[in-house]
Amino acid sequence: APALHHGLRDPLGAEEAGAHELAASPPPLGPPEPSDEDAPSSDDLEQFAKQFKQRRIKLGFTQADVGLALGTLYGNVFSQTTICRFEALQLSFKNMCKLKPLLNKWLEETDSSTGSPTNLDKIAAQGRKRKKRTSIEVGVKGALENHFLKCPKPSAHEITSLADSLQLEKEVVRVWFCNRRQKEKRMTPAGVPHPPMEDVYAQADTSPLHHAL
DNA sequence: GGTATGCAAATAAGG
DNA sequence: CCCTTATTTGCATAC
Repeated sequence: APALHHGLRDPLGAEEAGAHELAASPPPLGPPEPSDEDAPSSDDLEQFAKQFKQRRIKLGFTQADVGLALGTLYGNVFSQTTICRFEALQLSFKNMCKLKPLLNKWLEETDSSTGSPTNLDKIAAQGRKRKKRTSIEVGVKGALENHFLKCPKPSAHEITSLADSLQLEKEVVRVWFCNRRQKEKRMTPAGVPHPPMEDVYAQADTSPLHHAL
């Protein structure tokens, strides 16, 4: 699965500002493409995004407006963030392809001058709506972190208990641990003897391995 | 006021 | 049901 975009979440590597991201990802010709013959190229997406933004502004809508409109139009609401990222081509190739039809539809639906006869297609609504993102308080976060240190992989029962004491849904706690474990792996790619203890030698170290016992 | 962005919830897909 | 991995998505808040 060739995701295209390059590194995105770069804490300190701000490439620049402009239009660029979006590596090459040739038309995924093939199997999983039943309904709809869409095989946008990176270039297509780039052009569409640019045009979309231009028209959106001309029509007098904000990114947030569009996100909300998509919700009433298909049932899938999107945040201002997502619309923003789409326009800036900051999403993965696959993600861009998925959102393009929706935004295109909105454009036609909103801009009557395009002469769009009728729009009776559904574009396969994704069904269930995404759960609202839970905001975990710092204090609660600290408590979770604390438990994680003692036990990174609590049993279902422990999770239930913990969720109960923290007044959180069990699912939220379970997912938190899953995500926390994932984060842990990212922070510790390979052999790192001691986590964040007394960082006696915490300096630049690009080598995953150093010093053999 | 919108818009960009870091961090991380929530989700998808294979076990 | 739970896990992992990879990814999508948005809250919060800085621009």
